[in-house]
Amino acid sequence: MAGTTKTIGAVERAFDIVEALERLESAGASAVAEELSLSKSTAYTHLHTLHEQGYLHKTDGEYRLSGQFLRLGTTVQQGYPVYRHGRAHVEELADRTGERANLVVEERGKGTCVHAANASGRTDGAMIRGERRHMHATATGKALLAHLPAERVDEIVETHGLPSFTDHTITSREELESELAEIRETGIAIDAEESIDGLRCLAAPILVEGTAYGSVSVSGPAREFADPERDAELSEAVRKAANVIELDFVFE
Amino acid sequence: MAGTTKTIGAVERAFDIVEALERLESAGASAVAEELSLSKSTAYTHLHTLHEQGYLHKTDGEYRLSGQFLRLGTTVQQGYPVYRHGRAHVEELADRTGERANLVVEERGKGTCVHAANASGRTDGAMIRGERRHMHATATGKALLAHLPAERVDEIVETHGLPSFTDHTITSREELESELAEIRETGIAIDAEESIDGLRCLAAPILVEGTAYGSVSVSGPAREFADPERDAELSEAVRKAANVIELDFVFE
DNA sequence: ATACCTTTTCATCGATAGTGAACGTGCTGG
DNA sequence: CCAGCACGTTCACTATCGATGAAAAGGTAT
Repeated sequence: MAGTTKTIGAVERAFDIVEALERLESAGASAVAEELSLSKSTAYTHLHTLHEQGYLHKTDGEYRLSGQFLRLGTTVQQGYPVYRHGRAHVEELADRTGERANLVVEERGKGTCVHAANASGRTDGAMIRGERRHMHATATGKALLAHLPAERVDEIVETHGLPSFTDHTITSREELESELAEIRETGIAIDAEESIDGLRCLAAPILVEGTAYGSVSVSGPAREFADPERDAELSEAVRKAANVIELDFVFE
Repeated sequence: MAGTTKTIGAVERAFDIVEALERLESAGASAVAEELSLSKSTAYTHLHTLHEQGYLHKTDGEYRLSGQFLRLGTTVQQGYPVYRHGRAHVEELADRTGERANLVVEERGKGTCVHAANASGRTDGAMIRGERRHMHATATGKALLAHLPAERVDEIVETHGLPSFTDHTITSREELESELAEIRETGIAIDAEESIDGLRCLAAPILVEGTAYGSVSVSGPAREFADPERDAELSEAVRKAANVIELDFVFE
């Protein structure tokens, strides 16, 4: 099980460099070598290779990730069925509520943000496209977990554990189970400052024939959601959006 | 100039596989090996490596590009100054005109789409995020070429040539020069079905202190733009959008 | 002109990426 | 129900090729 098979070092290094460039924004061979403790010539050959392949471009002698990654990302995004069916509805949700709205799928045991729409322009703490977060600590993640097969949930918890991010993060298996049961009843998953202090999030699963294809959410400052009426209003909006997306799936 | 330096084969192969997966949507080791004429075990080891790195995920025994590419793409997008300053204005342009609006930068001698907004939902022929097109055959490309240093234009034409895509594509250097001069005068670049039959596009450069940071455009079916009044109206809207973005740059 | 950066090139050597054959498994069709 | 097929996966082997340090080539500021 523990994937002992050989991996290709050069490829790992190449992606390490890509990630280093993501962090550094732009850098030359020396800076990359420094950042990753590689020999200057190794860094150079890798950068040269990636450049020739079109994945980097050079400005003022420094390398940057090129639009090829944007193209790949766009293709990936459009490959998610939930994106094709949900995109417009998520944007509408954001407009209607005036809050940040997200569309999330499960991938490799984590919640991956497939689309994000913000009416307010605020982005503090909210997920950005492609970002992965632990499922047990997010509303969207819990909405998905609540409708995944039990064995898959086991697997996910085993792989990623239940790390704590704030004082409110769920850290025990029992607590998680009872919360998932509640989510199945109410149809709404709540992240009450469990992943980030001050951030509240409400999510609903997108269920088609019993399978969870993703989840939708709105999120914003916990203070603003404090009012129970506002909370109920937003819950309803989220549930409704999920429902509309489900219908979109059916009338493919 | 001709980059004779050694490149790393394993890395090239890895990206070939990524691109193959982009085309195939999802595939197993055998399918990838077939597609790229690799030995099954080589394809397997590469897929395994990319999977371990988190760049692929497995569903029903088939590999797919993962959200990591979406994350990288998002980072790249947000790294373009023109995106940060122009995003909102491009969306407004699309809303106001009811047409598709694009934001483009020059990268490696081609026009790379940094953001695309469509009010209509139509996407036929329009650029998608990250897509690269020849500059001489697109309105956005020509708007940029018109304000690039002459030597850079030479370089670009030398590297990529002036390939023809429709009956209206510019294919001679002189024709291009005179058109660029006209663009500098009018402030508007026109793609009259030069890259794709039936597609018309109007673009304006985003100039800050004489440097072209990118270009904005609207595009749609050539028929709809036929009316000279509509054309003038759209030209004005595009020019105005470019101007607003330029101002956004200045008041950073 | 000098010193100190950088990027780029080169020859060398040991690790490793690619290979084909073999194993295990799940499916399909006879 | 079994045979056969195709797939993913593993393995041992070896030529290849990626990593390396040193040094050349280019650039900039002192």
